[in-house]
Amino acid sequence: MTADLLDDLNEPQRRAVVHEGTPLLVVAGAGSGKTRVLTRRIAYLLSNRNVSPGEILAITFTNKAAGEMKERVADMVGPRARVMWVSTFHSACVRILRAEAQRLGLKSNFTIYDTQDSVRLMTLIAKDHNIDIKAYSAKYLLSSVSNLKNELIDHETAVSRANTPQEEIVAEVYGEYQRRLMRASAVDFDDLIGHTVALLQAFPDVAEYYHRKFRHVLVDEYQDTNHAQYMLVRELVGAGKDGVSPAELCVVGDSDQSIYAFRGANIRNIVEFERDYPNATTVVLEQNYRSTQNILSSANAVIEKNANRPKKKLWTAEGDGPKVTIYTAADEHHESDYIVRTIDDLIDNNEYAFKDFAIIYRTNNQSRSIEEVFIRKGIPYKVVGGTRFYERKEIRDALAYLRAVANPADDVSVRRILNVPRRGIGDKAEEAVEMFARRERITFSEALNRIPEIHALATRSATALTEFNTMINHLRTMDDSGAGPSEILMKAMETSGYLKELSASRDPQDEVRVENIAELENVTREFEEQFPAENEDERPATLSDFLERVSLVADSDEIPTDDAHGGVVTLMTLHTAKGLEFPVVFVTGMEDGVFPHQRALGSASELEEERRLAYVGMTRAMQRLFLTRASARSTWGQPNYNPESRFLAEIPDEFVERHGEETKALGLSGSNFDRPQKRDIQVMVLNIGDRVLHDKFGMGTVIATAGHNDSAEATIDFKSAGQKRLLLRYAPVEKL
DNA sequence: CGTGGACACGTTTTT
DNA sequence: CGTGTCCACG
Repeated sequence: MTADLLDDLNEPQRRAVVHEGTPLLVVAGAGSGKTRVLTRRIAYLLSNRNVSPGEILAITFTNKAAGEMKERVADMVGPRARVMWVSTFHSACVRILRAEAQRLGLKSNFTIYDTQDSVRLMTLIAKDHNIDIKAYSAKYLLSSVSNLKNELIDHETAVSRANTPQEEIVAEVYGEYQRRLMRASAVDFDDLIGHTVALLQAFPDVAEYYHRKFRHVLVDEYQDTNHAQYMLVRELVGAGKDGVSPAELCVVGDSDQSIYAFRGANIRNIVEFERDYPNATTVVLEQNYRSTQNILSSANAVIEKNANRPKKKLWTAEGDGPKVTIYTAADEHHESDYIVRTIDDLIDNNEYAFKDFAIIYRTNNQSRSIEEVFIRKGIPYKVVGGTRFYERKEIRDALAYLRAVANPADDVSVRRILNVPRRGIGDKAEEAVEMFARRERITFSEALNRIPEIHALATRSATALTEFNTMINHLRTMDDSGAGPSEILMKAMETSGYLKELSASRDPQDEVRVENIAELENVTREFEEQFPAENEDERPATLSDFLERVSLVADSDEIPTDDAHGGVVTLMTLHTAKGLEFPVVFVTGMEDGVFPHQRALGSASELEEERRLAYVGMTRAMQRLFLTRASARSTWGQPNYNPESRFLAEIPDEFVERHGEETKALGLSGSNFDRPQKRDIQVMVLNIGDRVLHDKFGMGTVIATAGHNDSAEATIDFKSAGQKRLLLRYAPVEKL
């Protein structure tokens, strides 16, 4: 057994698998066999170190990663892998919180709000508190609150620490937001982590229980943890103060692939691991089994430009391979044409099938021009990401019905569907119910049960509300008497008239919506079928069970798998591509302002994150890597002339081959544009780095330029007023 | 109460 | 350019 598990590992991998006794950090470069080490280590614990599956907690960020890990371990050690906790941060926390909810004043059937629910709630709060929504959008307020939660700062602390008017407003809505969540017996994604940390800190007996239970804690993608997740790991591992020795901790990650700082991920957690856990051991995996040396050397060259990163250099035993291709196209259409031509050529030579190709870009809107050409040329493709199944309006409406049924305290869901489809309940009626509920200190749903007492209601509104309430109550009765999610879903869609309204519509979009509802019904049925098998208690799947599953599963757009007809080309963002690999990869839009993104240009730390993103993108490629750019790219109808991405210049010539039509940085001469050159009035020419004086904003520095003549724009960083994008034709700026 | 047109805005997003 | 939101009107 031991031989089997260790046989095909290289030396550092083997060390990571067998390491014993002290905290372990595995620094795993791209393609270095990270998942293999993690799964082998778990298998090794089970078969060679006499650890029982129930003592293992393995944490990932995605359900997919968790599922794969569990499956791979089960392949090695058999079905007893089932009792292991291999789950996402969020599912692990839900499991703990459900068991201990009452200690935090929550009902154990609490609802989990997703981002959209939270935005809705925050919008309501902003309105109630007369907050200027123009200056403080619900999104801004929410992300501020989320940042605080990621740092484990509660609303009381936020209030006491608030120094600026902004911080005061955020602290105020934060408190109200938490009160409303609590009243609705709901938590948001951040709370799942934060509440669990609070639980473990406030209740030593609960902490001790988990310390005794989990003797091994493994964390994947450690570079993506935020402070709250970092603390959660610390609390779960324990410090031995309760007489239980700390669990053996193993974290795996790569600081060069940290690309979620904007969501609160803190690269510090992995960089400072040895400081956090003083007796820690570090194993570095640098041998890459995925890419050719030319691809790795190029990626290394780019990432090395980041300051203060732990040194690490990927290498491969597989040989140089072809050089990386850098292609410059005249515009984004030519860029797409080039991609299609190249794909065709490679397929004609029988080297590759469609499924071997991935097109990766910085922002979702870049897929459009590529899709257009793909459709025209008949290239089969799939866009991964974008609007996901569970984010579609109709799916969210349907789920709101189910949530309103399962958790009557869930005001946000009840109010979402109150007038969907239209049933004559307007803002005024809703407000009257809301006022009544607040006066009586009851939930919105409870208020609906007392409509006759609400005198502010017009008769017509009262009738509509009563009818709505009767329908919802009927659905709740079904739920109480054990009807399954699929049955309740279909009943809700029928009695509410939701399906009817969609079916009656001539809008082709609504036809798709009907199909999506049908697909959701499929999901409920599949869930009902698999549920008893997965759980030891024989209880059939309830609506709440279903909703919990759904709330923690974001995606349904899967990465296309192998397919009889050569599959399809995959299109996705750089972020989505992390963790994947393809024989041939195109990274498109290699232009300053596109990638690195415009908004990162002014900040050193954001530029470093962009560079890590470039590293992630390039290291997805196994055999061929193409970096493409367009001299001109139309954004919102206006052509932009972005300079070549700075990342391209960072790759030494020896690893690359350049092709395409080079266009002069300024002016259109020498390019093969069809469009006649316009003769425009000369406006001021600004270059990056120029200092300017603006009538209103004062002194500033040019950090980016775009367009020419009439349409010339400059992004200028003004010290006090922040960054502004100005049309130079009008802007009252003066070059210094 | 419902709707059309003006208007503002526009990264990345594992849960 | 495309989408989502807000207000004035029917």
